[in-house]
Order: sequence, then C-alpha cells, then structure tokens
Amino acid sequence: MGPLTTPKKGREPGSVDPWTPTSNLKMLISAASPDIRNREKELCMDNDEREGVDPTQDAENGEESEKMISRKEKSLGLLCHKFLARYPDKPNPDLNNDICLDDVATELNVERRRIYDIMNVLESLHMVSRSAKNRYTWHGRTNLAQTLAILKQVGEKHKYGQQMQQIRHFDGEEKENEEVVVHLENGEGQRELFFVELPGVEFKAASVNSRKDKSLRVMSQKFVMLFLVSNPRVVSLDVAAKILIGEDQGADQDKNKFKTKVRRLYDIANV
DNA sequence: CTTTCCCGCCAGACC
DNA sequence: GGTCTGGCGGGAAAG
Repeated sequence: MGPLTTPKKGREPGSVDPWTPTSNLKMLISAASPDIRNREKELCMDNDEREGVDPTQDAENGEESEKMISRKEKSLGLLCHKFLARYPDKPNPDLNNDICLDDVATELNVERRRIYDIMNVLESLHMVSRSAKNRYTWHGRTNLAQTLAILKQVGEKHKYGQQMQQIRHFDGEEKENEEVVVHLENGEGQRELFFVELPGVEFKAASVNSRKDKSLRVMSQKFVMLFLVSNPRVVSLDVAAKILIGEDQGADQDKNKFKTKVRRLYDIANV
C-alpha cells in the first residue's frame, strides 16, 4: 500500500517554498532575449520605413482576417510601438500635444487598461506627463537625453553596476548552495528612491511625485538605470529583478510581486 | 510539460 | 454616487 512515493530529497522540509529563487528568475532572461532581439531586427527593418501600416483598423474584409490574430499581435510592446509612431520625436508647438486616453484606446483598438501601462512607462522617461485626468501631454524626446543622464547618475550612485557584476559572479560560481540569500552589502541603508524628476521641468500635477507613487513608474526608471550603468548595454532580467526586488525594503519575498514586476519589465524592454 | 504574458476583475484614489 | 487609475492573479497561448 504505497510503499514509496516520490523519494523527495530533503530539500523541502514539507513547508511551502518561500519563493522559487532561480526558476522564476530564469524565466526573465529567456523571456526578454527573443523580444529584444526581435526589436533590434524590427529596428533595422524600420529604417526602410514601410508605409503600409494603417493604425486605423486594417482589414474589414471579414473573411479570413479574424483567426490569424495571434498573441504577438496584441502584445504590449507592439502596442507601445504603434503609439510612439503616432507622435513626432519633438512636440509640434502648433499642434496640440494633448493625449486623451480614450482616444488613444479607440485609435489603437485596445482596452483602457493597457494605455495606463504604456503611459506609466513613458512618463517614467518623461516623454509624457499627466496634465489632467484622462489627459497627458506629449513631450517626446525633448528631455530624453537629460532624463537618461540623470537616471544614469542615480544608477551609479546606487552602485547598480557593481551589484549586477556581483550577482553575475555569484551565479557563475554558485552551484551547491540551495538557500541563496544574497544580501548585498550597501554602504548604508539604502532608501527607496522616489520618482526622479527633471530640474527645470516641473511637474504640473502634484500627485505625480507623491509618496503614493506606485511601483510601475519607479521600477521603470530603475530598470533603465541598470541599462545605463552596464558596460555592454545588456541587462539580464533575472539580475534586474534581483536588484529591483531586493532593494525593496521589508524583504519582500513575494514571488507574486516578482511576477508582476516581470510583466512590466517586458513592456519596458520593448520601448 | 514549462514559460510567457493578455485579459480584465476589482480595489483604491479622485471626483 | 460616479469615474479614473492601476495592482494583481488567472488561465490560455507560445515554446
């Protein structure tokens, strides 16, 4: 009667796994790699500048273009790409640079919820700013260079480059240590960093820089910092996630949190 | 099978 | 009461 079931090695003491350390992390890097590579390819092809893409609902044939919609066509990355294509690099003073969420959602034919994701990551790069409810203002690449410079400064201040290198080394020689609790030695108790804003570009909306700042914007900025401080401009998502989560005070061992952050990282990577 | 990640519920914040 | 904003998990497609 049930002589021997799975001879579980004493890895797990019958308790629940706090958070799968490497498994979930592994997913990150493998996830972004194809996407990033695809993006690079697309960038090359984009140079050709095809003029056949009509964002206003293509094909009303109603025959066969109803089944071929795969998941890739509805990805956030592609959606963001379409969004960026609708605006010039620099805002035209004559045109109104107002962005209405509802209009965008209608134009791109997606739910409102998705626009929020796009806007948050764009806002983290100061390419847009919230002017009012349902309204964003387009800034484009006007401040992008400055934004990246500042983010790089902050990233260096937080020793992100060192941390990434350390984690990589750990991962390289790590082999038999099951309980991987890597406590990064920061010189001082690192504070949660808040939303970075540009000097000279004040935020109209007071609620932006509030302490109520939710994670998406801040995490987006942190992620960009990692790119800016890395020597080859390559950041594996597992390392990124480790830093981004480990920095969160309170020892957030929520793997759910982890997963959620991951999803947003995909979006950021696609911009 | 595992990994990727879209959809959209629903809870807070704001009116 | 409403609307707006965006965490968060489920569960299905992609690998």
